[in-house]
Amino acid sequence: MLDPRITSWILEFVLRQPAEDWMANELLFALPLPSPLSPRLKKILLLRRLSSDLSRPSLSARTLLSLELIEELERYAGAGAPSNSLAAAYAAVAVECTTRFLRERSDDDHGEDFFDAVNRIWNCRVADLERSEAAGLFSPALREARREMEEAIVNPVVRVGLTGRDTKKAALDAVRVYLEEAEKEMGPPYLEHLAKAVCEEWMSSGTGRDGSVVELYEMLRNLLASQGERGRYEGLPDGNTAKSSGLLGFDNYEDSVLGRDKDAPEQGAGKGPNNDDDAIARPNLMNQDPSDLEHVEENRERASLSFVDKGTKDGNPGTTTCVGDKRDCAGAPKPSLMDWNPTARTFEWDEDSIESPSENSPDPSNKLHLPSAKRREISLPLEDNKTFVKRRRKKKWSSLEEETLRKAVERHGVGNWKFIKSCHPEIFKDRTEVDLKDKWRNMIRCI
DNA sequence: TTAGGGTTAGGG
DNA sequence: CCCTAACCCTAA
Repeated sequence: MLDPRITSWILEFVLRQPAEDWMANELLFALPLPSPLSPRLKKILLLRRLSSDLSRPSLSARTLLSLELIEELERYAGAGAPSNSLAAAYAAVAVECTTRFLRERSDDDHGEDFFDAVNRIWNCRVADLERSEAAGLFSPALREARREMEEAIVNPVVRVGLTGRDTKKAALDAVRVYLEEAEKEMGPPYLEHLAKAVCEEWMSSGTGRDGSVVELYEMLRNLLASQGERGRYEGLPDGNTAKSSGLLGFDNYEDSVLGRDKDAPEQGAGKGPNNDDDAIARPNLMNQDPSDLEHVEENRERASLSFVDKGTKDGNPGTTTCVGDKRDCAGAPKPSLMDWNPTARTFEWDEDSIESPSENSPDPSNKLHLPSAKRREISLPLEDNKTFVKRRRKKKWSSLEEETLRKAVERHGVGNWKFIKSCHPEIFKDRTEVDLKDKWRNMIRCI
């Protein structure tokens, strides 16, 4: 079995190629990944989602969420304010996610979808953003856009102006610019570094080479042994001891971008600190033996593994979009890579220590679940299934969640649980609509 | 998708 | 052991 670290190099390499989504998806399934997933790989997955959105091209709440998550990853890595291009992409996508409802109006829609979107995205989501630690994304452009959206609500002329503007192209361009920048900042995939080093070694060592695989393998081993840093890459079979001489400038390769993994600081109020180490998990349990499951069970560090029967879901990523965004998925033939569902219930391990009682939450938005009819059909008999279906671990509601729910009910009324959830996708990322409903029931019982 | 009844885990 | 918040199931 390949070492997970090697597979993550491979995965990095593939994800950063223009390979088809389905292929990347298959690999994601097939390869054993390290747990926890490195922040670098998480970012790569998110970037891949963005480029997948670009290529379809389909900008949606999913795109918005990806950008938010990237900002969060970088923040935890200790990066300063988000880059201009990231903030610009966020603003442009937010605008597009709203104005598309003006363009795509159906006959029986008198603008409700647009008003909903403004409310959902600008009054709820962006407003949350401004107050949260992610406020770095709240650029002047975003502020200006919000002002414009609010004006569009009351002023038909502004709406017409918006309709005429090609916000889709603007958003696509902005995302593209960000992607290029991020790609550059990230440097070439690790495997490329490795290949280059091998080539150089090859050139320099001249004589006695026969070009065999064995020889190549030897060279790799030697390279890693001499250059591997602090054991991070010891994953190569039988390989290196970790004497660091800065493997190809890789010393800080991971750290530089996404440094932190497990030790993301717990924060106080505001957005949860997201123990998202393992948040990107693959539901690759479907065709595993129970014995394999035990193996997973052992590995409780893995925050959660979601086995989602995609067919029963609405196909929306994380249910973070809503109402009008239905079309995001309805039309999409195969969202493929990285649809995730934060509150997937079917099969989930909660993670290690969610001890910190209140504002703490894993980041299930990172949880990957991949649609795969093939795998879905392998369903176990009910009796066996019972063994696997596990109740979610109880998680106490944080005061932020409670407060947000209270205000949202005030604003939107009782019973609009799905809508409320979609207004605050980050805050309620660990909750289902039913959870919101149940919580409200509890809250009013106390009064 | 929501409402409402049922179940369970975990704190006192 | 009891209580109840959190979670699950399912009809409509």
